[in-house]
Amino acid sequence: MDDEYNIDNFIEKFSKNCDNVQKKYFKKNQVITTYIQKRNQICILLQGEADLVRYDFNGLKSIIEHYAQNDVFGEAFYTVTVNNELSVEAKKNCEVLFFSYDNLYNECKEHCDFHKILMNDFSKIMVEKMKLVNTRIEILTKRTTREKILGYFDILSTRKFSKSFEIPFSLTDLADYLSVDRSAMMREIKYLKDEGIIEKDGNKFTILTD
Amino acid sequence: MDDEYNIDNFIEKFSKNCDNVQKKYFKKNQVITTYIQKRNQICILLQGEADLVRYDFNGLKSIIEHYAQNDVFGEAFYTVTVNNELSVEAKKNCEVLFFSYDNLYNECKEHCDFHKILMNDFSKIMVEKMKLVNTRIEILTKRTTREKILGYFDILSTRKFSKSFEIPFSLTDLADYLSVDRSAMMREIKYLKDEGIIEKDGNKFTILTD
DNA sequence: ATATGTCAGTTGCAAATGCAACAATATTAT
DNA sequence: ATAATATTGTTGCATTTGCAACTGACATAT
Repeated sequence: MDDEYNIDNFIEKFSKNCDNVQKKYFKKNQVITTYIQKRNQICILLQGEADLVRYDFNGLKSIIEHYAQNDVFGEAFYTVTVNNELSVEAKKNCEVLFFSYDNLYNECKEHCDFHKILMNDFSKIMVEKMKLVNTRIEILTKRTTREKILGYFDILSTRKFSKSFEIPFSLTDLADYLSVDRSAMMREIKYLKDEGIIEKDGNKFTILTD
Repeated sequence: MDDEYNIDNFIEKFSKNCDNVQKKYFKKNQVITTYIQKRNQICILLQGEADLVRYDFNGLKSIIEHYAQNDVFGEAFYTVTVNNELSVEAKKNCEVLFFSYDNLYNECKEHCDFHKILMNDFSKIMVEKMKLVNTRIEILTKRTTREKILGYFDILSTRKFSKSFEIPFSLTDLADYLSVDRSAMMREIKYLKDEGIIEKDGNKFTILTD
């Protein structure tokens, strides 16, 4: 991760108030935004944690993405269709920056430096985000629950440079993230434990194979 | 799609040769690039069709993405790991533009206009690409083969503004793209036909429900 | 302190899925 | 024209998965 772009500097520069940017606060479980209108909205999560979730016609929930500090999301990255109910839900108290992609290439009234910086930094942020999204696809294209679990664990392990790591959300949410049934996932985790492939202690897992 | 950024103008500007950009030609079935080294490579498919494929340890193939004219891909968008063998394979004869993301924000020796244009346009391209990738995630997070098929068909239908459409690859490849077993997919397609939900004529499908 | 709600962990059962194998057709190469 | 190759279509069978339902543990609110 050491060669990744650090968004912190970018956020720092936001502090000079730009008239096209809004900062809002959300309490845990509040809905931050819903992807229903085409308004090219882009958001940056300054503080807290949130999930992008979809509810299908059965009310079945899928966690599409999980956001932590400095993650970027927004309806601008989605083709909004009728059949999808996408929304971003705060999992903790959140501080969120909103702006429109439409304004990205227009200078604001104050002629602030913000847009120049934004244009320069935006594509770097995008490349980083693309990596995350592609990682997610890697996991989802695995055919079995077992492979999805191990695929995700491998990524967490690689990120931490350690065979032991914690999952960044509850097991219930992990099932949603891997897009599998929770009980089926629990069963598979049990099998993996029984076969000596992993160890589990609450939300902390250890990969035992070389 | 009418509000989408049109890459054609961008490609047009490439014609002024920039020393950091290479154009290469590939025959059908040739490997365009393999994601094994960290070199921040970005590619634009000027002509032809190609697939980003993964072969897992069993040799099982998954089509991660399908590229048509003007699509953008490259190892820069992936976190290269040991356990993944990713490569881009030409499905037809291809003409591909290669450049490195590292050079994106440095002027080239010739001080050509290319980089300025690239910087300005790149984030727009990225937003479009992000939409495609997120669409893919939408499909993959569906729990059943039926939902994946219908989800994908719905997208194709929406893109064409028509209940009838052709899939852009073979049924074999479609199964890989949806990340399901081919025979299971064929069976499900048969059920969908039997239930009067879809009609099939070769690679052309029609959605019969309102 | 007690109630309420969320999360982890299990299990039986039915349904969906993957696997293997094969035949029929279509496409491509020689 | 013919052979070789790829694709489509199908089926039986074993395995995996999802669903529903329930218990116990834990946390939070009143």
